Amino acid sequence: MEKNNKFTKSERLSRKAVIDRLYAEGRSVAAFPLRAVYLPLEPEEGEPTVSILIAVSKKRFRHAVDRNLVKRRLREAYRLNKHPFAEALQQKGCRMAVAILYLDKQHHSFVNLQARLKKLMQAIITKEFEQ
RNA sequence: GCAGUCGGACAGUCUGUCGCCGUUGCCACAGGCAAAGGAGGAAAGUCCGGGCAGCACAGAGCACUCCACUUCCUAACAGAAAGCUGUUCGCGAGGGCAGAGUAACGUAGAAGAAAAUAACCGCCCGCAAGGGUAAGGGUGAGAAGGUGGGGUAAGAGCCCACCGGUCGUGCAGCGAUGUACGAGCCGUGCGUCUUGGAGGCUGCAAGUUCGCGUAUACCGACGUUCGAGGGCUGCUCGCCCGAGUCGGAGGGUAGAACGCUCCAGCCCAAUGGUGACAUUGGGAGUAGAUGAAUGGCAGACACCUUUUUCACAAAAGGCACAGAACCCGGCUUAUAGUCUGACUGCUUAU
Repeated sequence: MEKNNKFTKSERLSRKAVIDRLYAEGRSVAAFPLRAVYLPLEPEEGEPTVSILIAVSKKRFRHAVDRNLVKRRLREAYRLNKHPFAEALQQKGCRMAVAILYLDKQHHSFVNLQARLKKLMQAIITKEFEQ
């Protein structure tokens, strides 16, 4: 399977019902300044392996410009590093909805965010499948 | 040249790489490829005014809310333009603030003798009782128009001159007002009030269509050949369908499409106007996301600041405010810096 680094609309989480369930029933893992809330789902034909949601609180960044920058960096970091995570889930035959939350009140560099995100995704797999 | 006032324009540029969003074209089911395009002057605050949408609505009046110098612009405005009056800051160019009316009533107030037909002290007349007096005193935002002179027992618009205000007339102006002459002798703020003007309510999560889905359980109104309601239609007549329809309440969905971007819009020119702006002619026109795209990373250049240097230059740091959510016109607030027009003051040279 050839890798591509695309990140289309279908991979984003946008169904309200799923989001409500995710926040209500999901488990969480943290790697400061990030926190992930995730929820395993039943495999379904035509649906992507991972549905992702990136959120930055208005309390932490008052201006929309700052929130956009953080979201864009995180989205980019996920786009470039999603394959190991998706493949691991595929091997287990599992779908998952994940919300990535940003916890700090300050900006972090892209390089730093990328490293923390990798760690975060690894932690999800460890917690879910190796217990 | 330096300092300043009032405007106007712009608000980094380029390259590489990996991506996102809708549009169009091609391959042509899913999907892929290509092309051109993809945040602002404030996109912000949501403070005004419209368009648009739904609901409500015979007409008129009352109440309520908002606005208030004049003329003018506009779709409209609490906005803009050109002016007027007062006041205030600045040497000046200019800037700030205030501006309908006052007949009646209320109010001010722990000040002061007194807040409106004023006498506490003072001054004058008088033996006294008492009377005259608003020039002086202190209070207050405001004390019976101000200053000077005459006058008087002492005083006072009591009289006179000038000044401020008010009213009348003439002149100038569309007007607010200005000005000349004359008259007369003039208290302040706020509220109620008076006059004139404007105003239905809710907002694109409006609203329309499709899909999914439950239960029509319950209540009310009208009705089944004496026919509710619907269709054809701008309306009436007429024809057709016809056993349910409408409202409340409850339950269920919250997915998709439309609305959704081409316009009271923008740019240029001419004409009219002091101007806001209007008219005419010409031109260019793809952001439309929706748990929300318009970017991430790397590099180069430009710009600014500091340090070093005679200088060329080098190093380090910085590079604003800020992100569309139906669309316009304003207002307000934030903003590194660059360019530019008109004008003012100072200085130098001619």
